[in-house]
Amino acid sequence: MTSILFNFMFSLSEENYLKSIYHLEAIHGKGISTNSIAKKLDTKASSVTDMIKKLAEKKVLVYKKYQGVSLTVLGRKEATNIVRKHRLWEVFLVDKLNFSWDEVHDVAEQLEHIKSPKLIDELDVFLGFPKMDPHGDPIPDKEGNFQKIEKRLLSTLEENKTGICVGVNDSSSDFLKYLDKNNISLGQKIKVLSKESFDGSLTILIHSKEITISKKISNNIYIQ
Amino acid sequence: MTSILFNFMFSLSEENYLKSIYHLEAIHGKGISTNSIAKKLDTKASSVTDMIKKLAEKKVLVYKKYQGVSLTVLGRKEATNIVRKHRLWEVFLVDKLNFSWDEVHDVAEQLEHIKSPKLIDELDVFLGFPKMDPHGDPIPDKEGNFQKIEKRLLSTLEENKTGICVGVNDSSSDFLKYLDKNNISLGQKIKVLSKESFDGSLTILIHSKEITISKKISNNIYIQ
DNA sequence: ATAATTTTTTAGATAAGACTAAAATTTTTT
DNA sequence: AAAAAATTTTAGTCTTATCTAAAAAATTAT
Repeated sequence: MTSILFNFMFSLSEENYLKSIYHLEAIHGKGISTNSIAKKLDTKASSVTDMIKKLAEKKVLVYKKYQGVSLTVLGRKEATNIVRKHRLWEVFLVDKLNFSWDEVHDVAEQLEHIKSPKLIDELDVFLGFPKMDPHGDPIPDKEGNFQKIEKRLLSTLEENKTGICVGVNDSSSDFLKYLDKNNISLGQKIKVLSKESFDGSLTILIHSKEITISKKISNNIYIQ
Repeated sequence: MTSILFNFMFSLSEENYLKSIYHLEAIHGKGISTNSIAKKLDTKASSVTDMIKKLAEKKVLVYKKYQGVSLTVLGRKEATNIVRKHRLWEVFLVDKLNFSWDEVHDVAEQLEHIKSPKLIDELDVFLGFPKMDPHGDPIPDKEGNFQKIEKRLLSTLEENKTGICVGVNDSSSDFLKYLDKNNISLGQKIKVLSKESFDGSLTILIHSKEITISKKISNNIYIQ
C-alpha cells in the first residue's frame, strides 16, 4: 500500500522542502542555509542535511557542503506548481465552500499535495483563472508565470498618506482574525493619521474609524 | 515535518485498511481473513497481520489470531466517513470539473484522505447533498446513513425482461471505458434478448441497438 | 485419522524520514 | 591570528510500514 512515486514525482516531505526553499529564496535570494530551512519547517538541521542531499541527487537543487542550497530551474518549476495548487485550493475554499480567509491555510496545505495533472487545471478553469488568492498572493498560471504587483508594507507609509490594503505577510489564523475583528480586509482604504516614533505604532483611519495598531501589525499588511 | 496524528486520527495506511475491510465486510459479512485483505490491498499477509494488531489496539476492529477481523462500531463509523469523502469528491470531479466517470477513481483515492471537519460538509452542501456517486453507489450522509437501493446483476435478468442500469460493480477505468464505447450508462434501459447457456453471454437491446456482452460484463452491471 | 495443503503468524530485515550527540567547518569576537 | 561561538555535517538510533523466510495453526484431501 505504499503509493508509487515515479522518478519525476516527489514525496509529501520532499514537496514541503521544495516549497519552503522556494519561499526562502523569494525573500533572501539564492544560497539558503540549512538552519533557515530547519526553522521554517520546524525540524532539525541534521534532517535538512539528509533531505537536501536527496533532493540534490534528484536535480531539483544545487548543494555544496556548508554553503547552503539553491533551486535549479527544475526545482523552481516544481515548487511553483505546489504554490499554484495551494493558492487555487484556497480560492476554491473561500469562493465555493464558505471558508473564511483565516480557515483555508491548513486545508490547502493538504490539498496542495494531490497529484493529478487534470485536477488542478480544471479547478483553475472552474474558478475562472483567478490571479490572486484570498490573502492577496499571486497565483502562478500553468506555465508558472504570475503577476508581480507593486506593494509596500503599511509600516512604511508616511503620516497623512493613504493606501489600499492589497495583501498580508502572515497568513496565520490568529493574525487574520485580528484583521477581521478590526474590519481590515483586502481592497480597504487605510489612511495613516499618526506614527508614534517610540514604538512605531500607527493610528489609522479605516472605515471612517480611528484605530491604533502596533508596528508588528503594520509590518504584516501590504498596501498599494 | 511529520504531520501530527491525534489518537483519534488515522494514517493514510490505516485509513486504507479500514476502507478495504469495510468493503470486504459488505460482501462477505463479519470475520474478514488476513489473506483477503492482503489481496485487496495488494500487499503481503504478514503486513496485514502487523497492521490489524495496531488497529485492534486502536479499538476500530476486533482481532483474534487465526480468526480474521471485524470492524467495531467505531471502525465502521471511520470507514463510512472515508467512503463518504471518496464518493462526494467523485461527484465534485464529474459535476464541476468535467471529469468522466472513468477518470475519477484515482484522484478520489487521494482526496478521501484530506482531514478537515468543515471541508467535507461544505462540499456536501455545495454539491446539493447528492445521494449517489457517478457509479451509482450511495453516499453516506454526515451521520453515516445511506439509501440501500434495490438492485441485481444484469446477468440474473431473464430473457425478454427489461431493466434500468443503476450501477456498476467494477469502477476500473478499463471497464467504464468499455461501457462508454457501447453507450451503456446509468439510467439506461436494457432488454435481454437472448442468453447463451454455454458461456453465459447476453445479447441485449440498448439504445435500440443489439449488442452481445460477455458474462464478465453482465456480472459487473447492476440493474433495477 | 493422518498427510498434504493453505492460511496465518512470527522473526528478522529494509527504506524513508526523523532524531540526538558529537565532530567538523565556518563565522565572529577579541 | 587565535579563541569563542555558531552553523553544518556525520554517525548512529528510532518509528512506521513494508518485505522475505520460516514456523505455527487451520483446513482439506486421502
